[in-house]
Amino acid sequence: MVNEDRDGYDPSAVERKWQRLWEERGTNAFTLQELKSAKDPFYNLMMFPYPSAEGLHMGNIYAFTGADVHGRYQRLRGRAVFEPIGFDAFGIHSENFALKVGQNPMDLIPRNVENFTRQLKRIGGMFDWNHSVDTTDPAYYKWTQWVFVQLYNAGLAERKEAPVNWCPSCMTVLANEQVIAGACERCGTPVEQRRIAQWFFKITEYVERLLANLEHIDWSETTRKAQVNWIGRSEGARLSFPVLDDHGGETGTRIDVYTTRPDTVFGATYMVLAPEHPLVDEVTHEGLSAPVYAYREKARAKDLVERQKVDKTKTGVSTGAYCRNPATGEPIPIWIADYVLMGYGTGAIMAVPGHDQRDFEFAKQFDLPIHRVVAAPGVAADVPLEEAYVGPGALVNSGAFDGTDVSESVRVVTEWAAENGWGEAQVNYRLHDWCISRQRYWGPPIPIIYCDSCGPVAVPEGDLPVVLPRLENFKPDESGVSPLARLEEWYRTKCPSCGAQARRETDVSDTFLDSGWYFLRYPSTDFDDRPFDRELTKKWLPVDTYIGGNEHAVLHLLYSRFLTMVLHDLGHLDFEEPYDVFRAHGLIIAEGAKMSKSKGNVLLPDPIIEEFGADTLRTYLMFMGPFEEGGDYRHEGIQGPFGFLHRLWDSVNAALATGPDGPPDPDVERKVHQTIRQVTEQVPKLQYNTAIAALMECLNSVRAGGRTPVRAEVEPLVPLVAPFAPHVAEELWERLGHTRSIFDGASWPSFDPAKATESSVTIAIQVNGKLRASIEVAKGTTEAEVVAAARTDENVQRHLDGKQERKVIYVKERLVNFVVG
RNA sequence: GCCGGGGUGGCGAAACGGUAAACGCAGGGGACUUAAAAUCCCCCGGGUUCACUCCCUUCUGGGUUCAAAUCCCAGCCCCGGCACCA
Repeated sequence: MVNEDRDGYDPSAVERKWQRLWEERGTNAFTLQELKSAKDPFYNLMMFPYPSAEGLHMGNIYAFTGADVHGRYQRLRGRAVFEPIGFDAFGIHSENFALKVGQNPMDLIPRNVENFTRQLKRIGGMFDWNHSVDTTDPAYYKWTQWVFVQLYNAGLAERKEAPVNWCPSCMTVLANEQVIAGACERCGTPVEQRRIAQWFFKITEYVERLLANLEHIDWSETTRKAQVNWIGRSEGARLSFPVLDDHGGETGTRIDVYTTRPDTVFGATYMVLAPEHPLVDEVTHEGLSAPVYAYREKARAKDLVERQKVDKTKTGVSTGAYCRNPATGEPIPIWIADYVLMGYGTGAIMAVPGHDQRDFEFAKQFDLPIHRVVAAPGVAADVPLEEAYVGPGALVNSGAFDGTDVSESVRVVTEWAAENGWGEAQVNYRLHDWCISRQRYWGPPIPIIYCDSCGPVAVPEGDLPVVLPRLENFKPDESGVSPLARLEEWYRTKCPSCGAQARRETDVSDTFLDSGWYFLRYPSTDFDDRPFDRELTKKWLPVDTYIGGNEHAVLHLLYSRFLTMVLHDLGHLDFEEPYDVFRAHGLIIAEGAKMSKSKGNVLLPDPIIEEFGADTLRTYLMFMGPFEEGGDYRHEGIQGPFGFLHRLWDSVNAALATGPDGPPDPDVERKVHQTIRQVTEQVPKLQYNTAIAALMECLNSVRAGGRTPVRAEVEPLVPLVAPFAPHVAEELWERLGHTRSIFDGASWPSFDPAKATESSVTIAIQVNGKLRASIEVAKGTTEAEVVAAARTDENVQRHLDGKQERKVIYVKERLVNFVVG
């Protein structure tokens, strides 16, 4: 190891020293009074981790370092930066791990939190440990339950029986956002549909606002787009089809469908209900026929992964019943097929095989009629279709609407349907209400009491928290009921409103409710009588910058926006968007491959910090590639930043050792000022990799030829490096004679434009766009002089020789281009 | 299929429409040293040449422009999200 030289840079000694001093001096922690009186507050937030038993992984460290660099930069600029961290410690992940190792999460989690805290301190984050949160602490989840009660009282929390996603491995229901391509996001098991009574938050009531605000909030584009896609707004119409009896008369029942192409209704040759559709029983009025019954049972048993495979052959069964196409007046058969999903639209479609590929395939499969009702220009109305046609054109075979261009046909046909009472324009969304019930143990109990006479009653605020009891057998089961239902002495209680015997809700809430409001809690952790203090919230929120992973684009980031809007509407907050700026960081991979346990290429931070120090690790992570795009961790590459910090250390110490300070070399001084300018521009934009490259370049100039720098040449570099390598910067700052922390007192250097200006510039000389020479001229040389000088170049002359000069392009301080022909 | 983001040396990557490859890793050569480490200097896309030079090179093919990695059109490939969404 190279750290043994007595005067040399010893990262672990420097880091231990400063981590201890920061803690002792409270450098990074606010007191309540400081939070209240802070001038120029800056709330720097990063996504809090869940404390796994494995400890922090490199992805966490990458994200936290990038966010910490941002916070430290703002602080070096003189802002009062609040940078809290906490633990998202409830949830299935922690619980599953506890089950695996056969311990109680109540014992396990504190140990994991302790380990995480140690690791977080070790990487040198500027965390305010006075204001940490742990979602499993009753003092925290008391207010999570309070949030639930606010929504309940506002009519935004509703218990209803609905088809929900059931993970047979996790043995709990999941929100739609937690189902990835039909499988549980946690364990990958295909989810099943179950009908159980669950608590839902009515996020769909906020859908238009959630969507509209996305237009103007300053977020990473990828995240913004992911939310837009997830919300999935589409415009179309709801059309109503009367069901017919055996004699062709109307039964009075109507089947509503949602379609984005109401203009193709003349081509609707059959109708399809989802197998779960409530009208399936009714339309097969003779009672469920055997084939219908069998098909429905089969579809129900199928998991969503299997069912949603696009490439499989379509299946379905005819009900034998008919309804009337309201446009043509013709009877059309009603089918059941699992390609229609109960969870979207009305769970029923009008099938237009001529102009929808899925309907086309189904019609071919079951020999149903295919009618063309749209024709491209120049295509006759009777040309048969080989596949569904969805392109431009005009309506055909559509009665009075023949010839209507598709650009206006949706509107025209919808109006006609509305006039005749069988349709209306409708907007539809993919977003569903947020199912927050979980039939598991490790979460905050939902604060509801069921009373036979009063129904569900919210636990009064004074009775919160409803404490999660210690439960030795917390293993979930198939029943769809939480393990808490095994603890009778816990769930038996009195009705808060009438005092009768009553029963607590035994489900716990989704972890995403814990994390949906945590940023509101951080500044107010000094208060135990309110979730968030009005004055502090006004001062510190909304969050100035939020940095985190895009994997939460439609989970946490959507839910927290929703909850913030609700709390705003209920008068608790005076803003409705929680984060002024959100930036998604990239993903890091190792040696060109995704890190995974099975590949055995998971990087552990501790040994790397041991060998090179946290400063080097931080600097390297930020140097690997653009922070918002991620990077490839190559073990050999860490040598670059490691050597850089060593050379910085040597240079500052050498400058200090030479005694009286001389004047800076003019060329070096210019480079230093150019570097200050570049780093100041790039760091706030999270362009860390190029900022570090500029610092390296600058240090190379400072040390060129092995010269000994003077203090004025190296001192400004120390704060520029400080966001990346805070410990070594703090140590060098102290050695430079400063008595305050580098992070106090706005240490960031300012650049002098005059000193950053070059006295001469290099001009590229092109002939016909090809580089033929480059010349050095004094700044301020006129165009005529530059062009004249360019002409005298031997190589340029050779290329101009004998050719006719047509034009000369001159770009100030950049190039001359002779166009010859 | 739809929506994002990408494709540049051996590798990680730079580059307001204006000298492609900054910075770093790896590699080669040299200085200092008894030696090693550290440090400093030089070379480092391909071809051509003794050299000067010249030609080629930013996924492919077209286009705009005095000038394109960058802008436009068409296509291919990789990564991420959504997906029988009607």
